[in-house]
Amino acid sequence: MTKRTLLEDLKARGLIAQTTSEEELAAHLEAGSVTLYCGFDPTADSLHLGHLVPLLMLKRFQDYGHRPIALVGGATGMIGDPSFKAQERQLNSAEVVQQWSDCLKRQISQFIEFGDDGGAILANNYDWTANVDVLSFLRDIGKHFSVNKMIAKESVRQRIEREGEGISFTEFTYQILQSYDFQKLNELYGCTLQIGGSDQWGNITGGIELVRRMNGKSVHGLTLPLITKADGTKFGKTEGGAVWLDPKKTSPYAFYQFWLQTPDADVYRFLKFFTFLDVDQIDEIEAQDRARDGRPEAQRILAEEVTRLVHDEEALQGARRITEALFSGDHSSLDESDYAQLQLDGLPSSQLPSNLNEVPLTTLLAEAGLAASGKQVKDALQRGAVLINDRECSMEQNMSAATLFAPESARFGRYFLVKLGKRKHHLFYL
RNA sequence: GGUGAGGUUCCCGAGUGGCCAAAGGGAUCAGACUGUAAAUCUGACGCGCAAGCUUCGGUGGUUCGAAUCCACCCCUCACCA
Repeated sequence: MTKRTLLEDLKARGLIAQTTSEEELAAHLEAGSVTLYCGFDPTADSLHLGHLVPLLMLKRFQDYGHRPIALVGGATGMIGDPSFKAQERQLNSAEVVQQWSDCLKRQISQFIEFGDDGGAILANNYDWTANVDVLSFLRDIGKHFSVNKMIAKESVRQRIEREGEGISFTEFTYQILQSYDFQKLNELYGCTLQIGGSDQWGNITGGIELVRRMNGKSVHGLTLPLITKADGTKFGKTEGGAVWLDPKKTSPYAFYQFWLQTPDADVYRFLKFFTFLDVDQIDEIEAQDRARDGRPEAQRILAEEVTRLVHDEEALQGARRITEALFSGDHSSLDESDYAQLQLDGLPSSQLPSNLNEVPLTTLLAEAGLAASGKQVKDALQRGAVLINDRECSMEQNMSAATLFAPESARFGRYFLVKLGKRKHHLFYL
């Protein structure tokens, strides 16, 4: 069969929320290599799963011969995007934003091929925004914006209309800055397309209009759908908060586990959103899962694909090794070097303190991160949900940590695998 | 600057002198059932193994006793200037 065009593929994946005139955009993309951009504001020291779809989107374009620009919002990050945010945001200091910008830069470079000739471009809007003086800003840029239109945008209207909330001039100005980015990138690199989350539509159209007014060019916009879960809860969150792309913040093992736990109702959609597997291939996986009883394969495939994409093959294998060891139900097959490997692969682990007879089990396990508080450990203990080297513990043993973790019952003289609940594991060593 | 409405435990939101560690919902965690899924049911949900300790924007005060009353302050919002 003939290969789909980029837009056809994106559509088949459900990756398009809105576009400016679809025919014009299609024609534009067919006519040759297009330079496009997507912005990422530094709101933390790492990107998280919410950024993954746009990031992969840049790569999808690159795979089809287009040239992506990843824009780090060193300037816009200082202001804060009000779009569909219920509340005014806390401003971060310049140093922090700068530092975070650098973090994002490093991360983004891992995803897209950057290079001198025709390769992707990494830009920072701080470069052209920081030195614009107020008067120039107001006269040269501000003059092109109608406050009437700015207020009418859905993304800020809610804030303005909502009882008990408001919007500062600072945040209100955000859309002008983002529009200016598009104008600047059009001027500097001939960028003719901006992509972003569906919440960015207002900011993108603002930019399109500014480019037309200032540069006399007709440019395009495309937004991606908000990733939702079938049960209505927020995508990309776990007990510990956001799932980060930085392996130091979310280990590849935790990352792999996150995807493995994807509900059936979401998994095929997610395969389309988060992997580069062909749409037909994904439909095939779904058909096979349906035909078979029991557990679907899709989660495993999804977890493997995304972990490999965000981390690498080695990290994926590590995550798989841990998963295999912990969830196969049989720890006795692990040899001594396997335990050391589990630690290296990123299984949470910690050294047992020397004053074990003074420390309640609740405190010990809570501090290891197996639960948020001692109370929760208590609850788990009372329900028989705590296993130390496969042996169940009770609340009565709470003060007998020294006995439970006695050297003679350690595996290979030093390891204790502690399990709390069905899927939380921690390796203690002497 | 004026007037009005507010600031409650992760979020929403009740609570207007003792019965309040504070209703209800959401989120989260654990158990049962399963497939490390969903749905459902059960339990937990400020901290502490416990005795107990610390909360209701802040600081003082009234009271035997305050999230609740008073004073001042800080912050948010709306309308007006």
